[in-house]
Amino acid sequence: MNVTQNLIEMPVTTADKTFFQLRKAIVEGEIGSGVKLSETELSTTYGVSRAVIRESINRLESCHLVERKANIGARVVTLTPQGLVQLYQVRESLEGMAARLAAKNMSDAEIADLNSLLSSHFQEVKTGESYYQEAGDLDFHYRIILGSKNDHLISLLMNGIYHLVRMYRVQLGMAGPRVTTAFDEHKHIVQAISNRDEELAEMLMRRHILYSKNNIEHKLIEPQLVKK
Amino acid sequence: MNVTQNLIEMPVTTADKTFFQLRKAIVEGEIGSGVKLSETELSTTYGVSRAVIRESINRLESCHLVERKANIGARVVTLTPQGLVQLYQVRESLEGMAARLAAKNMSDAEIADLNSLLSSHFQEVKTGESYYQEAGDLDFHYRIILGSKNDHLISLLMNGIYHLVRMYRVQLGMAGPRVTTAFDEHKHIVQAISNRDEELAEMLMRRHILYSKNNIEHKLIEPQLVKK
DNA sequence: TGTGGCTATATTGTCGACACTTTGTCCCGT
DNA sequence: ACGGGACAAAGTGTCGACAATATAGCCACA
Repeated sequence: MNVTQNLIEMPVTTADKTFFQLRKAIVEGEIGSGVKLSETELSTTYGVSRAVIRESINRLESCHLVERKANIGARVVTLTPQGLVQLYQVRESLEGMAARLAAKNMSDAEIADLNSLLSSHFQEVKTGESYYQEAGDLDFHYRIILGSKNDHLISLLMNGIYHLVRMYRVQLGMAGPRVTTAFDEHKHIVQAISNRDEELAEMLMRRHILYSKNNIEHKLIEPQLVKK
Repeated sequence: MNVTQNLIEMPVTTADKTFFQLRKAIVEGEIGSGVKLSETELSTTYGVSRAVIRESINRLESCHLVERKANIGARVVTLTPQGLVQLYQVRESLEGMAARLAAKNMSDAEIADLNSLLSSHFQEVKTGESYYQEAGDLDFHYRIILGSKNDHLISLLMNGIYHLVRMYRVQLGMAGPRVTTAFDEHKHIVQAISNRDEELAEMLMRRHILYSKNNIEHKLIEPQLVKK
């Protein structure tokens, strides 16, 4: 019943496989933020040629997960408060538009699915299955993004910035007291989409993401204050 | 005095050079829309190895200028009415946010520059130097995007979708009676930014891009009706 | 002792060759 | 004549080696 099942990206070539492995390692912090990616080292580690590693690194750069300089090499992006703010500004803008388009373009059946997804989340929240909350949130956002039916939007969010979003979330730890309030926000967004209210759907999504940003931001900034 | 002078991308490696050449050829229609990009053929044409071509094609894929399938090859994207609409929806969303952030983050000096740019454009519009109008419009939008001070936004727009926008513009021919009205829209946006009115700046930019989309859309759709 | 330049080393960029996949063609069988 | 399967050709994916560039360490010299 998980929408992510529909978009499992099957690796067909070894470069694909290596890319997925590397992306996972970076997003989940196995390869730390700011670390240099040595092509020769990675090629021995993963048992593939340097060409494959280079291709993978190129794709990672497309996702904005690594930064590359000519003749110098690639480094994993560093997570900073400003980076987070900027990322969520982009997310607010794009997902707001996605919600607007979803209100216009989602089929009635898709909206019904979205509603049932919401109630299943409600059960989980009530019973406190916090393990699924992260995945549930992703699932919710994915459906709306796909519901926009806008390929550029989908590509930018799914292949692009969402991995970075996950990287911030994972590496800063994303449990928290926000789950129930976030659920309410989700509910209102779905209501707006069900009513085909594009304007409201966009506005509510933007606020939802804004709140979400503030939530992570505190985790990123407060620890720095504690350090002193 | 052109802001684009600040962001001339100097090719340092041959892959850079080839990438720029290919991108230019695609955007300007020298390599037609939908055409297959044969690695071996391009490598002989441009006198470089296939590895260089592959890297270039990968980067073109990041710009959404070509689409690649594993074991099959890469094709230049096809320009369609739906693609244009979707592209401009993304642009509306991102540049709207850019205008909002520019109203917040541009320095007074940058805003003053923007105003002087506007008056120089006014001279050109008055004297009818239509040759500079396209470049002038780009220059205007570039400054606001850069003024957002948001690296993700800047990268997505400048390295990403703006080349596609130019591709649509170039290949559909973009002179037209819209220049003077577009100038007025630019003026109002700059006023909003000067007043630090984030809300208004975003709204005006979104409408400006919406109108701009409609203008191109007619050129793309009407000829198809004529064909019948 | 500090600084400048040079060499040595390591890393990235580029190349040509080989392996695998796809696709078009031809032949065979029905 | 039509469909299916083997074969051949072309193209992409991968590899190892070489070339060009940056970095680190050393030595000479002021």
